[in-house]
Amino acid sequence: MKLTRKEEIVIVAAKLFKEKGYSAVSMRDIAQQMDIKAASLYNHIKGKQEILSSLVLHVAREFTNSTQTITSQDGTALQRLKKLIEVHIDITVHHADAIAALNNDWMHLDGQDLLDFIAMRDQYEENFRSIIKQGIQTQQIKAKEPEVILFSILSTLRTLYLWNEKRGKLEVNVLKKELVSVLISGIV
Amino acid sequence: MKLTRKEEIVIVAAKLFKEKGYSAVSMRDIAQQMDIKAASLYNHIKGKQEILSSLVLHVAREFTNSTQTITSQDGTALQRLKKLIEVHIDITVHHADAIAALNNDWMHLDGQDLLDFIAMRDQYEENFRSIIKQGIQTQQIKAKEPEVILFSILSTLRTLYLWNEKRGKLEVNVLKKELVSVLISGIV
DNA sequence: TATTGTAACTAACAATCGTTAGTTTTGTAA
DNA sequence: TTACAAAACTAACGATTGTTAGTTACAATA
Repeated sequence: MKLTRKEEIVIVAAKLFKEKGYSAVSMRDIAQQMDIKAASLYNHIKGKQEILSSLVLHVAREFTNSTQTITSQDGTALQRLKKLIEVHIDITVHHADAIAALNNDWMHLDGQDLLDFIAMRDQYEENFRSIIKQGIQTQQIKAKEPEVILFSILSTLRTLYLWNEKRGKLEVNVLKKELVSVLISGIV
Repeated sequence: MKLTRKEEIVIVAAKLFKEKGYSAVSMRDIAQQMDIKAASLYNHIKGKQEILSSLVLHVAREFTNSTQTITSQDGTALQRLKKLIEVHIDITVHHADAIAALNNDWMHLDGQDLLDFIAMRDQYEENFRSIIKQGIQTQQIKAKEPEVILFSILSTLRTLYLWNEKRGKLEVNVLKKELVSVLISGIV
């Protein structure tokens, strides 16, 4: 599948955003990386904001839809939690740069884009939370503070994009297996 | 203890950096938050870079020193790991805003400051890694991929500053106990 | 060959950036 | 009251920011 020029721009920008953050990357930086002039970018996009929102909202939608699907399916809490972790790894592997922007630059969205993002993120977290609470209720999960469990797992999954680069030869399926084990069963 | 004017500036800046990132915060933003004009800041600091490096290097030094101390002390791997987690929580509670800058804006350090930071971070991670490897060798810790364990624990600790705000009434000692349990023993 | 759409270009805009110079106000100690 | 240092001010600088207007190069299509 051939990429549109706009998609190329978004991909290039994502890589730069990941390295320096949205605010520190200028339109001229992005243009230079594509071997064109900054003004030429505007033949394909409305502005810098559109690059960010394309990037962030797209991957946010993927996360929210995935967790929504898993939450609505049958299964024990642990089965669902395992799926949640695996889906996170899949999305991370395929959209590492976009996830950097989602984590670090979402606050630079504006207007409706920002509201949409926050709504999706809240729903996504709520889905995650409900699965953990279900697990505690059915005693599949230890009766710890649910927020601590939620936070601990989410932190690891959200920062995965940083480590996935250095992962080197660690196969995706191995990573899934190891991470599921560490996050659920601990390390002792 | 009374704060110097410079310290006040750094504290105010840290809060702003946490919300929007270093690059998106202008000297005029910082000045406005202190009810003075931007030019007045320069009576107390050399420039924007100095604010960032004061902020980041100071807390980086705390982390590196703490892990260095723990690494050089006696104890089993698990005892040390527990201390590592507790120290992290203590530093986070006292320097939440600085940790945000350390996590997200360290790449905007320049020259020797950047080199110093990277050296400290590498040493800090190496200390962490050696404790985990020790644990695997003595079979206190499961023989999982060490990098996965390291990454999973570090992610959680590094992102703690984001959650600590919402922590609400969760007492520091309760947080320590729960987090040690979740990170080491898992959730099942 | 003529036409059209895509995608590049040059030039420039107003706004904002970090920073400097020089000056004035303010509080404290002699 | 005078002297001095700390900390504020105004005004402005050159550079960079996102963006717009108008124009040109080039390929595919009619």
